[in-house]
Amino acid sequence: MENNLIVEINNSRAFVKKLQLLLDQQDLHCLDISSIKSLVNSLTTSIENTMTRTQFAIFQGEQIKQEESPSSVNDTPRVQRSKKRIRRSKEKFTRHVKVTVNLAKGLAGSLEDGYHWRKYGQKDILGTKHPKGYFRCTYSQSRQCLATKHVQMSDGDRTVFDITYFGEHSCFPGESKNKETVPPDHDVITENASVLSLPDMSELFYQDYLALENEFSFATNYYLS
DNA sequence: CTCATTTGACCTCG
DNA sequence: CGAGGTCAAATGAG
Repeated sequence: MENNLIVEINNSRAFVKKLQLLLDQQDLHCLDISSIKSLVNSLTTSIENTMTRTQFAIFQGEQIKQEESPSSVNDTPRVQRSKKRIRRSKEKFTRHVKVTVNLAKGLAGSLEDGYHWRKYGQKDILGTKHPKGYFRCTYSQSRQCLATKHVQMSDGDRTVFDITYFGEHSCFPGESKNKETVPPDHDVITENASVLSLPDMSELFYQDYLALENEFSFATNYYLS
């Protein structure tokens, strides 16, 4: 976590430096506006990420203070399990994302965020047409990565997903099993996000969406809740 | 054989 | 007590 934060701050610093160089070197009349815009975009994204990560660091600090009662050898398996399943309030750190899907092109490669998600549940939610999928980071055990996400297909538009992220990855996208791709952090993708048009999606089933969703999660119009 | 998904049961919270 | 979230055994895919 601290590493992520430092990386993000370093990114911001690097962008500012580049911007400074650009402004220093060039004559005011022939400024490369597109480069400047791109750098400003990157800088904005980087600052947002820093804020997100800082917010989560504070949240984690609060969590550590709240100690769980250690399980006793006298506890029945059921009680031990119950203690293990103390539900922590997740609402303090969530990120809500709406995703519009483009299935016309090869999705897996272009849209994946570099993290590996493992589905651990699915539930019908009252008042919604489609079930909600529950995912956690594949490395939740091996690297104590706390990131989870809930995926709900929009009732109105089946090409739109509501994705709610909980917690922050403590693993890195670079640790992806697929060494050939080094996809960007999904936080950064907002920079390039675009809502893509779709062909007729009516024949596609929800399971297909969920399968695809497992391959990627990218943000368009994300906001902190 | 290993790892991911499915799904019913279990658990917590409001 | 019901709804939503998670667990974990069974099952499937590669």
